[in-house]
Order: sequence, then C-alpha cells, then structure tokens
Amino acid sequence: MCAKKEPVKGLKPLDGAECGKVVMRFAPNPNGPPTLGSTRGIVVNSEYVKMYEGKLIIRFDDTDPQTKRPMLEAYDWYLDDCKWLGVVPDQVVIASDRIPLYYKYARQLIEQNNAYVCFCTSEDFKHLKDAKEPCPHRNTSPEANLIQWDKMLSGEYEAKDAVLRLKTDIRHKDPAIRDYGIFRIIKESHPRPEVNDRYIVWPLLDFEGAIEDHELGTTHIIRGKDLMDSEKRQMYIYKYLGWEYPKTLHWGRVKMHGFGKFSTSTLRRAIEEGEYSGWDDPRLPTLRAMRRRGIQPQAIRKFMIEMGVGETDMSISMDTLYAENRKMVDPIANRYFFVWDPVELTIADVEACTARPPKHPTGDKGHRSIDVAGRVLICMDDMKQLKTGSHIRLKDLYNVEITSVAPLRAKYIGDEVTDLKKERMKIIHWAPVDGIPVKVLSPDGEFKGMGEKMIATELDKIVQFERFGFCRIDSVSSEIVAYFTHR
RNA sequence: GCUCCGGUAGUGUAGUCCGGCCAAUCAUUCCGGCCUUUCGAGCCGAAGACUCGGGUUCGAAUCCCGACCGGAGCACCA
Repeated sequence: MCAKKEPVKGLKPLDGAECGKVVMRFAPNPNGPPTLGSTRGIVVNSEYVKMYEGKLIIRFDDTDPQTKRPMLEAYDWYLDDCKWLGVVPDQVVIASDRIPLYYKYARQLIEQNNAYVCFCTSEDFKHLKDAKEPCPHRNTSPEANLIQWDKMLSGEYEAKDAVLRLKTDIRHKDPAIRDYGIFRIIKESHPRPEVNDRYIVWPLLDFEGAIEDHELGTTHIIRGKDLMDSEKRQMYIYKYLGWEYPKTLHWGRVKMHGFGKFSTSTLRRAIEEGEYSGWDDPRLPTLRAMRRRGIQPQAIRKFMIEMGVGETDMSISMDTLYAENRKMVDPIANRYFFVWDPVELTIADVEACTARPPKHPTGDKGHRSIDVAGRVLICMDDMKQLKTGSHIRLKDLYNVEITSVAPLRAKYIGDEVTDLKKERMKIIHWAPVDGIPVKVLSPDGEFKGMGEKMIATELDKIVQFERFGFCRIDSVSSEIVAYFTHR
C-alpha cells in the first residue's frame, strides 16, 4: 500500500523512510490533558506511520516529579483521546518505569569517562560555562565518579548538591551544548504508585529521550523547534554509545486565534480556583473540550494534516477547523428551534395546530412535531425589529401581523409561503411556550432559553439550532444542556 | 551576551533542496450575485502574497550576502 501511495495532502514524504520499517513516537508529559497543540503530534505521527505501515509508540516522558509533575489521570486521558482520534498505538512506554535502563547507560558513560558528577552550584557552573571554562569536577577520574554516582543513587547527597553531566565540548560555540546535565536529584515522590519514592535520581529530558529513541528503534522524530538543540546535545550520547541518530523534523510554535496563552500549569490553577468548570470547559483548547462541543475527530485530523510540518511559527484561526467540521456535521445534524432571551407572542384568530418542520432541509430525515395554541416564544432580538403592522413568517408555521408591541400581540394572516415571497416577509424561528428549557454553554458564555421538546431525543448528537448554530446535546433532563460547536 | 531557526494573500498551505513550465497552488476568510420557509448548507464570481536591499545569472519566491522582523535555546522543565 505505501509503495505507490500518494503522499497525504499536506504531509511530505519522510526522508529515508522505508515501507514497513518506520518507527515513530509521540512523547508527551502527562501533566495535563491533550490540547490542540499536542494533537498535532498525535495526528501527524500516526498519519506518517499509517502512510509507511510503520509502528507508533506513545511514550510518557514523566521523569520530573517536581516542576512538571505528572497528573495520574492524564495518562489515561492521552490514551483515551488518541482512541477518539482513531489512533491506536502499537506500544505504550512509561519512562518512569524504565529508570534502571537509564542508570545502566549512565554508568557506562561514566566508565567511559564521558560523564562526571558535578558539585558546582548552577550559578557557578553557568559562569564557568559561559566563559568556556571547565569546572573543577570535570577531571575527576571515572573510578571516583563511579563512587560519587553511587552516593547520588543511595541518597547521600541532597537535591541540588550534585548532578551528573555529560562531557561534550566545553568550548563549543553554542553555549547550549556545553556539558549539559543529564541526571539530577529529586527527593520528592512520583505520583504513580508503582514508582512512588523508589528513585531519587532522575534523568533529564535530553538523556531520557536519547536513550529511549534508540532503545525503541525510533527511525524518525518530529519535535518542536524549541527542541532543535536536542539533536546537537543528544548526538554526543549517540556518538559515545556508537548509535545512529534518527532522522529529525521540526515544527514551529502554534497559537490558536481566539484562545489566549495557556500553559498547563496556569490552566490547572485556574481550574482549581473554579474559573473554569474543568478540563473540558468549552472555553478551553483541550481535546476534551473539543470533543464535548461536538468537533468531529476527522475534522481535527484533516485540519492538523493540512497544516503540515513547517518550521514557521503560525497562529491559526479556529474558523478553519470549524469550517472543516461544519462540512462533516451539516449533512447529519437535525434542525431544531431554540429561542434565546425569549419573549412571548400572543396570536389571535388562530386555532391550535401542530407544526411539522423537517428535521433536515435536504436529507429525508422525517419531521418534528410541535403543538401550538396561539402563543409562541420568539427571540428578544427579533422582537426589537418589530413594529405594529409588521408581517412576519413564523418558520414552518404560519404568517402573522403584529398588532401591538407593548404587550406583544399578533394576529394570524395565513399559511401561504408564497405570500412571504411577494411581501419579502422576514422569517423567524420560534419555540412553544411549553417546550423544554435549554442552556447552551459556549466559548463566549451561556445562552438560556426555550427549545422544542424533541431536542430531548438527540442526547449526545450534534444538532443545529436554526439561526443560532451547531451544538452537541450534552445532557437531557428537565432541562437540556448543550455545548456550542460553532455557527 | 552567545547560539540556532524561520519570514509566500487576513489566516494556513503548495512551490524553495535539484533556478526557467510560478504574471505563483489549494483551503479558509472577506466582498458581490444566485438559490433556499435558518443569519446554515449549496452554486457562481471577485479580491488578496513571494519582508526589504544588494549580488550571481540570459533568467531568482527559489542560490549568495546584508538588513529588518518574528520565534527558540543557553534549567538540577518537558
């Protein structure tokens, strides 16, 4: 399949990729739920793997129990959201399960005189490093380093007393490369019960990632541009260990228009403080929120794939995603009336009847039925346009003439749709006075009003509230709660 | 301060490696019009870009240099 397969629109062929031999990984820190940003990594990696019939690994880089402390629930959230996106990883790896592996290679590097235990404070080391000067510990013998390393492992040193550094090139022109740290001491327990306080020496990202990418047989890495230096740093490890470095690809920063800057930690605090209802609050750019709002996984996939893998930073508009989603949802979403900020309109000279609007304007999806007896609700915004004498069409019901606005009253003036064309009558939607209360939660706030009763049959479905927009029906009881998708 | 990366229409994207077929692709957005018992969908049409300045060349969005702008790294974060 992949031999002659056209590259998916937006994704260029991978350099040096052989069908059936591609191994890629998606490596999140589970310190929060997947966001639209992380989704790009999930989708693009999985798409490439599909294209080349390769293998996809999800690796949780959870080696910081302190600063970017993992959230226990987030591991499952990632897996769950992947599944929703149609991504099934071939393998799941948790870094905190594999600490002994990292220790093994650390020991080897110390023995080879490629790593040393450093007792400098971070400030002292920074000064030396900036001056391209080696620190006093750089020349310690491998034997002595081994002893000190064992002391680190056994807890004889406190956090910040010692770190293990890789010997790179202390005179390297790029200061980011010079003798960077690969292990540090953290005397805080890990949130995973299987790990807990088992380790006090934790690897840093570039080391953990370097070892894992080799161990897992990764052939192609896609990572953010912010991690561009990782390759230069990790290359030293690969050289010392005699390994071959995977092919790399980088992408730029993504900002979403309409969403402010969100870091996982500030979000977490805002949620704890009750500013948001949770990780799936419709105002948030998390995948869980998108899902709850009725964004289709295929729309997200398409959107992400069409962005491609460029190194330019971008700031993209949700409109593009919404447009993609609308195309998928418009043909299947049943139509209903929902009146926000309702006001009552009394209609004289009319008998009780049942309106039977179609569920969908094109597809043959049957009809709704709404009983009306001389009183309906209309939107405040529509009411404001009305004057005594205005003729309006109540959509799929009949035509009325406004007889009074102070108490809002009208009289029935006919059923004929043709009249409306002659008169260019405005068509507005309405709701029965004895409908069901509806609350819509949207990124722009809450809308409350009345809807027709049959909305209650659409639990968990995407519907379109006419002249309002698409919504996902989130819960149904004495009141309907809907999440706004988009217009 | 040192180092690295990027800069095509409002927003993304194709093309840049291997200069000509690019008076520059596609999508979205915006603006007109048609259609429609939704301000949705659909249809038709239009607008809109190679950051700037030099250089190489018969020819540059594509190569080189410089400037400007933007992003990132120099963490005992990922």
